[in-house]
Amino acid sequence: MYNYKLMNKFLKEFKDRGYFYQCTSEDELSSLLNKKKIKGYIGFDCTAESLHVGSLLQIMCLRLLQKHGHRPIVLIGGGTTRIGDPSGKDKTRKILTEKEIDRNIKSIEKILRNFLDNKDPKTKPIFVNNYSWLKSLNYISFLREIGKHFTINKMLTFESVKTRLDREQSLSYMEFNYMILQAYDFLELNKKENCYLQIGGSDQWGNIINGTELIKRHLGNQVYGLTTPLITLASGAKMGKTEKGAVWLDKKLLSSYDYWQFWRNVDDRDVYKFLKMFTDLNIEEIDKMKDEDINQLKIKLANETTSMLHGKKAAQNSAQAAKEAFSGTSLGSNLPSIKIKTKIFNDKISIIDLVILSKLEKSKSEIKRLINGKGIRLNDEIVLDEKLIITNELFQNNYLKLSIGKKRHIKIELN
RNA sequence: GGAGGGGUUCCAGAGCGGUCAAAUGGGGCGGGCUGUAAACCCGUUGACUUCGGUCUUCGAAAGUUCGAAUCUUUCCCCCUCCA
Repeated sequence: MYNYKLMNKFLKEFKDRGYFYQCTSEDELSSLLNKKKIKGYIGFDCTAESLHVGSLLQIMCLRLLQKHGHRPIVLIGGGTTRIGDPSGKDKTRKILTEKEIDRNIKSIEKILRNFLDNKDPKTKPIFVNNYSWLKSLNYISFLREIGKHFTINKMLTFESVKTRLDREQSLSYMEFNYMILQAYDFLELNKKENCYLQIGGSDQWGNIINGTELIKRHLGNQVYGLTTPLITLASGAKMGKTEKGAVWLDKKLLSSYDYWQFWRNVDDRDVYKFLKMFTDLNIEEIDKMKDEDINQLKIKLANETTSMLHGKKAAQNSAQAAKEAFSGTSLGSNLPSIKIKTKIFNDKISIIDLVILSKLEKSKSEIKRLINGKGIRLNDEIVLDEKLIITNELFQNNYLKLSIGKKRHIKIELN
């Protein structure tokens, strides 16, 4: 076994932070990384309108490459999204329109630029879209040059294909080609950009191997693949999605306050793991935190992750808003707020309509249920009467704090 | 090609002419305990309502009936077994 101490620093940190799952050839990759700075890529699918926390681990890998002086390539799957990756899916995905794909690409690219450093020309990320080479492939020559390297026998053994066939769920010829196209992407990047590494989630292992093998056969180059584990929460759920929806990395889809809250509310058992995975704090520093108060650590986690994505100021504001919302009765100045015209109150608006107006809830029945369960408060006073009429007197200095449960608060401002 | 089983509310899964907005479990939401955690306990879980009700929902459409998730017909989709 390779000596852990001699291991390349990037790889070592990759492991220490818990990013490592599998590698095509660890020792060789380690010595390559020791010898020179390389380019490594990760592919991002553009099926969704934005990225969510589920992709955060991949993004962290790109950042780690940069940190160690390597250059990340972000491959946007503009072409492969038109096909649909069957890995981990038991059904064919719905086919997106060109317009949707273009919109998704733009938004995903923007998020990734937020996370990556653009200053250093040596490690500045390279953005490529595989549509640029996939769209003009010639079928016959593609089959002759690339197709000949793939055997059906082997393709049928891949997990993504096998599960579909085992369950007798149809796998279209189109989707069956996905793995070849992804392998081809790697080949293309190796040729064009001299890219020697592909990183991906553990479900991408099969696709990645296809790429490394294709490159070896077609060009004779030895390239490497590295995968990250599937992150599950202590509760057993997959990371990234909550009941309320995905934890988006886009301010428009999830406010920085809610993003902060997501991290503030992680399970105790996940805190250290997440500090290592999703913050830039030194590992030694994190190891020393073992005795710190768990809630302080969660706040630290939330601050770090939020400032990485939305900036330091947004993180501070969220932290402040949370502090005000959860402790004491003062009206948090950083709470999300809405402005309402004074006139509306002269028309005698009811508590139910006020909640609707605040967009905290949209069903009147639900609001009534909440009131019956003592779940709604105005300026921290429980609302007991579902027919309560809101008047100007309830406002303190033009503000009214409306809360649902312990975690949802909004500041209503008169104007 | 032949034989059978099934599609029910967020999910799993009962119901098989009226008492069904539909058992039960999971999840969600709210309350309690606490630490904005976990575990546990309680409540709640289609929409609207002048709180009398009204409207929409049991794969899709049409029909039988005073009345259908439940019966009939056609269609769509899944699954199992045999060849």
